[in-house]
Amino acid sequence: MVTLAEVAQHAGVSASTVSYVLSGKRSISTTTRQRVEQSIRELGYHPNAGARALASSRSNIIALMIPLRTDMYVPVMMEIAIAVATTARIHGYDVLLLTGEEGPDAVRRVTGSGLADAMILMDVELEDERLPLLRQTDQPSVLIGLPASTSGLTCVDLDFGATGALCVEHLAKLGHRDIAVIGEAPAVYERHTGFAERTLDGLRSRARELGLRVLHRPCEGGYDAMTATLARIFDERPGTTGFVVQNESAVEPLLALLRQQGRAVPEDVSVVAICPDQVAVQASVRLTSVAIPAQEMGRHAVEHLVAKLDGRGSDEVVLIAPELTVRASTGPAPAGS
Amino acid sequence: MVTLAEVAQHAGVSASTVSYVLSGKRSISTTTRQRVEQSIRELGYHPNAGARALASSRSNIIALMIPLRTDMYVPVMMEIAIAVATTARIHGYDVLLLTGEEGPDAVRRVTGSGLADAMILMDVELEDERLPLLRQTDQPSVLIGLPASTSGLTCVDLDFGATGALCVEHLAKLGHRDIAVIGEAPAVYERHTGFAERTLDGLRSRARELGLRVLHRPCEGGYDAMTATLARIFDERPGTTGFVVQNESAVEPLLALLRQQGRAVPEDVSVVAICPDQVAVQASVRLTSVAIPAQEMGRHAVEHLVAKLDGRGSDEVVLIAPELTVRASTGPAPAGS
DNA sequence: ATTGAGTGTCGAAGCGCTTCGACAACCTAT
DNA sequence: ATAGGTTGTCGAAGCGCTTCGACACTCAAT
Repeated sequence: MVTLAEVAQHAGVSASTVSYVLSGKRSISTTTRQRVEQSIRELGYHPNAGARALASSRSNIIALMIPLRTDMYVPVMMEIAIAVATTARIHGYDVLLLTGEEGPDAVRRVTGSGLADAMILMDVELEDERLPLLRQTDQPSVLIGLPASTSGLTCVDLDFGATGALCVEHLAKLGHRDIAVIGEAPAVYERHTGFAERTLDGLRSRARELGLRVLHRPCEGGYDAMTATLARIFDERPGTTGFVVQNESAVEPLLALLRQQGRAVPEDVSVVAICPDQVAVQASVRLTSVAIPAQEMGRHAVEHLVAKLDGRGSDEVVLIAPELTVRASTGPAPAGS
Repeated sequence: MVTLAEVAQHAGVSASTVSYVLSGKRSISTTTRQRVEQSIRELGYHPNAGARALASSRSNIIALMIPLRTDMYVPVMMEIAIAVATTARIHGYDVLLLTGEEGPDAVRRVTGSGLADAMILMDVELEDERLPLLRQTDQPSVLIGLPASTSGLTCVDLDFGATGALCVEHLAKLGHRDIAVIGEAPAVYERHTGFAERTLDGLRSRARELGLRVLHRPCEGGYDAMTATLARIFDERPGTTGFVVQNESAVEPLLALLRQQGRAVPEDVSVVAICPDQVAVQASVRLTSVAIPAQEMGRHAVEHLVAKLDGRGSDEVVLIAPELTVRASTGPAPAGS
């Protein structure tokens, strides 16, 4: 293993000079710098991460806590994780992958050991037990998702309230009066992951303003669950012509069942999905949808963190404005409805 | 930040004693150990990761390189990543998430800087440019996937050759004579990710032995691509009654199109999928499938690595035997075929 | 010529831990 | 009683880096 000292010797300068060339924290003459850089290249030098962390009390690592569950939004999680990793590298950070399994202990361990300089938490629950720890540590952190109280925290999320409102507005504009919302699995609501509830709230209050009727049904993914859910919906509200779906694994079953029942999309019923674009365009009907901006969220989170680590930036809640893309699954409400 | 020295003082022992209590590398009397452990708890001590890494030249971190692409097998990747993280924690390691983006440089950086003690590489290509580096470093590594030459490397993968054979055997036993294979996107074959080709080889050679005819067609996911692919297949081989699908995002389109064409599954045609169980059970027809043992692969990889880091274990190729689960998508070939 | 402010470089201390050799203290076998 | 082996603890060195203060030098302004 090549050390800084060896580079220094090879370049005929002192160790501190090499260090300053590397960090740029003091000015170095062009000739010296070039000589040092040349030596670094020739010897294939890489600074030792541990030594650097010890001396500077900076690990240049960002911890990312992902949920252990794979019951929902897997591609979204993955996309966020990749965006985080990519953005972090741009800023000179690496990413440590933690699963939710350890819970609050992971937060203690990471902050206590100086393993990471900052953390990103995904899948935050409304009353998350990790939050008190984050508030009392001085290590910067960003949540992806919104807890009940955001005081003293930085959060990034899609504005799910506005998303719900946007979906219902689109349907209202097309003349639909009876809307069914097919939501996440009941477990997601019970767990009090905020986004599902916020979507619903935003959707309901806008629907009230517009005079629409809304029926909400949580739904496990898959065909069997969807069959039951759909039957209940049409049973209770036969006049339903608009659907909002917030559950990736319910999208395709819904389309298949509607087709099977002889209800054409978008002629008889319209469907708006809240899902990644990839899902929307690969579905059997190209779906009008509000995209979940996974990449943007990941990138935002890292950039906030880096700003905080550089002494810039402050606590704030960033809600990304939803964008609805009209595709082939929505159209005017049928005349007689 | 509490340091080891403070713990030592609090417990009335020397720093080295505390260190030995922590590592267990020398015997410590029960009374001393308990006193030290008590102090650790009271002070909320966590060893500093950087200092530890510097002194021991062990970071207790395993690097995981995941592909940047999200064009295939996302849930599988995620499941592997989570299994890796979970298993690693059990053995006292953390996981550093690297994206393929940096390519070979990431390998150099990580091994050079001592950031990680070992690496796991996913999505290995047949002639992967990272392999020479892995061979010449003395840092342990495990590949998930199989390159062209495995000499000097440790690999874990599903036995895709046997998987292909198993699928075709199952269909043969049910009396199917004309088999169509719907594969990954052409890009996957061009990239020379080995698994797709190995599946095909295993499938073809077993089909030859059994006297079956095989038609292979790569396929992008989605409905449009599937429509074209399926048309070509029935055009070329109208008597096709058995399908093997190795492409998650082609599964549902295939089922929908078959249904639409009035071909019943499994009465008229049988479908075997190579996909995660979750996809198989959530499809519109519960699919007979060979599961991709993501968890097992992740766990295996980490345990191999840990064994190597402990001086046990050696280079070897572990091929996990495929298991076919019969569900509702396969049945006897129709009489007249 | 003399001061003062920059500029570029160096030496040394120290970050918090591991680990090696040393050394008491004790026990057992002679 | 004494040598020899165990067992438990300590002190000190050192891992490879960052960073602070010091210092020599140059250059403009007086």
